Amino acid sequence: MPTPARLTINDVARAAGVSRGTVSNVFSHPERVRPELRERVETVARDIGYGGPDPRGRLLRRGKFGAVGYVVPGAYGFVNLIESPFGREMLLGVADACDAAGISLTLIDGRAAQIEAAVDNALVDGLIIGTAGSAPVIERAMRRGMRVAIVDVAADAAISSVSIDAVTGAKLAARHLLDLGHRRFAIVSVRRTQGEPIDHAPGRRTTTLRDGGPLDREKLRGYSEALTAAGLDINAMPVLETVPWQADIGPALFAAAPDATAILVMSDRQAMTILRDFARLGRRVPEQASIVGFDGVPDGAAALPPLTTIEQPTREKARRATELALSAGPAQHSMLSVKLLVRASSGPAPA
Amino acid sequence: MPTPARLTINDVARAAGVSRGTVSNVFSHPERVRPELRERVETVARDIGYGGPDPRGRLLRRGKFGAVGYVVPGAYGFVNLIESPFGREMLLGVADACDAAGISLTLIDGRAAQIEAAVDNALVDGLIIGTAGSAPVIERAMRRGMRVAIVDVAADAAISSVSIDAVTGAKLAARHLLDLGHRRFAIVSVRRTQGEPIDHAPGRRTTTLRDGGPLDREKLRGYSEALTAAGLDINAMPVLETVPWQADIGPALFAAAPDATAILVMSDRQAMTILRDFARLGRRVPEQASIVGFDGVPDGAAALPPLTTIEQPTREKARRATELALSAGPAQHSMLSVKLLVRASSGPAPA
DNA sequence: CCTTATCGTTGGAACGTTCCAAGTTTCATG
DNA sequence: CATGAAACTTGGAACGTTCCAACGATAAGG
Repeated sequence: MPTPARLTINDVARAAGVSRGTVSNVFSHPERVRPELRERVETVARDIGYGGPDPRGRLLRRGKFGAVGYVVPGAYGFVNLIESPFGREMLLGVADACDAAGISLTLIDGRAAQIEAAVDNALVDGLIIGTAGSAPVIERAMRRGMRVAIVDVAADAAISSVSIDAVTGAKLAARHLLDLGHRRFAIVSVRRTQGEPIDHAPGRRTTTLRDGGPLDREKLRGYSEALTAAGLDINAMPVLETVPWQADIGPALFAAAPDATAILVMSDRQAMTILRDFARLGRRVPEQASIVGFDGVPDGAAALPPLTTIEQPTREKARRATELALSAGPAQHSMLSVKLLVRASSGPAPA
Repeated sequence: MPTPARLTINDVARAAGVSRGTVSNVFSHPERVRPELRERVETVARDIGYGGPDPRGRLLRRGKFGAVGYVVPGAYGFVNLIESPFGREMLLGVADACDAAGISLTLIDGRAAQIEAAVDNALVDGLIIGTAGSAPVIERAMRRGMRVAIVDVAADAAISSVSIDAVTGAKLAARHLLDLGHRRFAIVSVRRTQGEPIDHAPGRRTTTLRDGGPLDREKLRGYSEALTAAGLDINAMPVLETVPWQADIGPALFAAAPDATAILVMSDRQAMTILRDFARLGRRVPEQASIVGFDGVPDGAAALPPLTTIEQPTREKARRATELALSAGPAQHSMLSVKLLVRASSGPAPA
């Protein structure tokens, strides 16, 4: 038989000989209905094939969607979100928080051409914005009356945000290597302009950071302050700019800074790429060069050698962002602290 | 100033001195409104701070959500979804299809205790079900009038499905190794009962497949048929049962089948774990043992050595499932074909 | 100037639900 | 058996939009 024109709460009410309101209560506030009647209504509903209240009607009346959107904007978008272990941790944290709150999670693809329309039509109460660069998205969301929570970007005071203390983290990393006796540093940074190659020029010295990741500036500042305090000048150090998905950082780095014994980076991802590259190049870590990562992704523990890194509470950050994107009330800002996690990729400076 | 009680299309209509219907048209069918009037209404809307039609009202009237849900049910759930490269490919494929169709994507966590409530309240037109084992979910979804598309599971004829020709794939893999002269096989299968350890017993011979992955039975059948056709008996071969996230397959496999030169598995993931384990054990691939994977995940190309595998069109499968979950009309079933991808993990049988 | 066709605009009627004030029943109590 | 309180049920009124039949204006053709 053909689909029998969608059943509504009214059909059930008629069939069971009760009022619309009662049927609604049976499904949405069972405790308000006498058990005996409730059971009768439930039976009738099952018999005629009614599967419970349609979210459409409920939505309009109740006002709440019971969902948050997770926007991954910017040039890297979706692939990066789940390709990078960091992105994965974020998503998992968000999913956890959603599950705990009993709401659903809508992914909004930042690559999408129709990103603005997507935000306009998104069936969500709040938006979690994963990385920088989406002013129009934020504006539209606010206009719609959504809560917005931004991750890792210092935003408008009116918009909730969660971030980490990247400056302190970077200092921790640099000091750790300084304490181990290192004096010859190299720094790997991220250049976010798509398609540009690594700068291989060996003699290049630069601190110019173009289109960096949201916290790259803070990290660089932390490195700079710690190194300066130790009497070193970051401006005299080799700084290698890469794109985030770049594979051959290691060779380029070695070419640019063959004598560096201490390597500071912007992410675990970079650090692990370098670890792999160095292994291939026969450059031993930590005997010849020490590396400290940044993020504390799970894979770091399984790297060869296991990665010393600055661990940030990624899941906690995601959870917190989700809560903010869900909560009413004034905007809140939190900054989570990070800690040094010493593993095997860092060791004493070679004599 | 406090939030000024949500603005509606009515407020705009009043402020602009036109009817509700006209304002609706301005936003949803601009071509129906005289340009001059349209512009006036748009200006007024902007001035009073109206940000476009609320999806709630639209939804009720229009009926369509413009969204699909991607359910990841079963024991492994969300973590597995994005942790495994295969799961990632699926998600990416679904996301692509959604983007192309201009709809949004809701993730439904199969781990969730309230999975049924989640399905009941999901604001989606259709559901993509990623793996087996969710009869109640399917039933609820159908009841709600959602389209359902199942991936990799032969389901009810009334429910659309997308699958791959796993039997042929498995035969291809086995024949490839047979053609290379191999005669001593070992098979790694998946046991899906959570928490159970690998069976280390060296002499164990079994083909019992408990709670296998959706296509594991087909793969095993394909292996069996190809091997039988070559005069070998799969029942006499060592079959190692593992759990999907098991790390130490390699040692267990070597213990169970030290003389096997050809290894057949259920997934690339397993194959790559074995590759890593064998490297650690000093067992050379393909000189001492050949391995053929199954799935064709991108990471396989970067493995050491690059993995010979049965490549399935994962993204295409995801895309197709998404389309089915979106399309009206009778249920459809497709089976996509796979192909052998020869790389470096397979070679001639040792003399 | 009237007719007719065309293009724009209007306002009533849904869409399926939940809320809520008011009405009805039930039940313990005096 | 009357009373009052508590428990339960009812039906009208939203919620914000889009649809659609009908109406009004405008322009072209006679």
